[in-house]
Amino acid sequence: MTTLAALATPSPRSACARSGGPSYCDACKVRPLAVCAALEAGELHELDAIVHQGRVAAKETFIHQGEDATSVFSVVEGTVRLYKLLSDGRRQIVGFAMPGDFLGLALHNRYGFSADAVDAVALCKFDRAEFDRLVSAKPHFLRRLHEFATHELVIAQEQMTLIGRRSAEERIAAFLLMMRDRWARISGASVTVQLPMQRLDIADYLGLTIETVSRTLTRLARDRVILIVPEAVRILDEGRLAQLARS
Amino acid sequence: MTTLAALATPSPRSACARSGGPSYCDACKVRPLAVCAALEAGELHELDAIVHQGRVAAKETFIHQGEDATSVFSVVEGTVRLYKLLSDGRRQIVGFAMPGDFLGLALHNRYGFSADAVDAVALCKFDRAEFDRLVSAKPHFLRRLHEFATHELVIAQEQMTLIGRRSAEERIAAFLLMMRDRWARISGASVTVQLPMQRLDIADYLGLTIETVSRTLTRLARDRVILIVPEAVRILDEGRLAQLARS
DNA sequence: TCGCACGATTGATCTAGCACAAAGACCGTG
DNA sequence: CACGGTCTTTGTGCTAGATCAATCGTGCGA
Repeated sequence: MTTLAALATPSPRSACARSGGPSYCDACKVRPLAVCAALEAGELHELDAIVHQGRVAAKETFIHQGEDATSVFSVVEGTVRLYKLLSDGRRQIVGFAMPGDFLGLALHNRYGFSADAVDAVALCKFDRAEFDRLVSAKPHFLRRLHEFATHELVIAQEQMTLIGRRSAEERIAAFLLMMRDRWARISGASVTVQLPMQRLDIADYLGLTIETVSRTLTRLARDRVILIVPEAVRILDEGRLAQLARS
Repeated sequence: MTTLAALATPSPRSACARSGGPSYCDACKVRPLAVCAALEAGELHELDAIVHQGRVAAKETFIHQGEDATSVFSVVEGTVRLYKLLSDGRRQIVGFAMPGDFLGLALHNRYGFSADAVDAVALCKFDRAEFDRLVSAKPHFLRRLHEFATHELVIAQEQMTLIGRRSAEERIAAFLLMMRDRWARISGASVTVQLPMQRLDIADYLGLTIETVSRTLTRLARDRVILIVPEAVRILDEGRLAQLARS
């Protein structure tokens, strides 16, 4: 198992014994299709030639805002938080990256945010220059990335609306439904919403304080809209939740 | 001069008498390079084959959230506000588009926001299908659009941080400096920040109320940080403003 | 089994920004 | 140049959510 240190200095490809196909080594516990949910087999095969893999322990930071953007990542397992820090410590989480998501796609010289692992994370790491070369040579691949980027933009605009114009209760409701839908894409529909991140992360994502998040969840539980369980929330009254979240 | 009606039903290209080069007709008062500041002459020439032009009067809406995304636009003159409306009338402006900016790039079937003209606006309008065909055929062009989209994403993430974690005064200071920088790209540096949008637009962009925007500007003016003039603000103490806005 | 550390919850109070209301300021029009 | 509409400013409470401060689990290592 590779560590963050191994990520920073990518291990040679031979470290992962592979059969030559678009499969990843068992040692890394990486499922090939998870590199990017939107990619097709042929595209994966191309990526396969330039990928480095690794794992990041919970709470470790592997992208530092302002540093040279030398890598592009995709999440294979686990949850990553992307955030901006103000000089006085205030933090805004601008997104959670989950299996299939890309990080660091912006064509800038420096990372615009920091990123660290919420829980244990498995990553694919690509050298930026190699990645760019591949992308330039394969228009269909660039098109996928462009789709991914514009989709991220749509989500970012919804998030602005959520933070700028909605009450705490509405933000929490929308957050729970969003997390439910994201997990549904990965592991199938469920009334149980996995919440690997802690309350402080939810607060910093929604522009609230940890106390407000806690109180709001407690109130929703008291009203029998949700049931709070460790690391998760069970949705009891989806209609009511959707009504609170609706635009 | 074409109107919104003419935009909705694009006038035949012959309506604009052109010499065949990458120049636009005088009647439309459109400067070719303004189609997109990031594009080069060759790329403009390609766009030239599929462009339709028109003008939108102040306050007219030309993109309706949720409708079929049949067109891509670029702003040539004036300022456009992009916004999302909640069912109860709350509004979040997710961005202002100014000369050189593209609108409706997201590869979705429906527009994710509404857009209307803040002041008199000149637009280039492209049929989405034709635009997509051109983009697919010209990888360098797709790359430009991807750059534009990722840049928009970076801006959206900064905006999230602004709205989610900063005080009213910090938001206003950052907004003024941002507007100053955007105009600088178009018409050169100046201590006078043009503000074509009204207070309510600024409020809905920053997640504040009109009263808070007005009071905050008044306070900055009382403290001799800015000078309020019609349709604009003059920056008197840039250092102080930057200090308030800094991350 | 204890104790300690970390996260979550709950309580009490405070305040930045909101909501409502009433003047101003400005501008085009008859 | 008076009138009406629109936008902005200013004044006065009010409240959602922040802040400060205890608890209250829960897991884990000695």
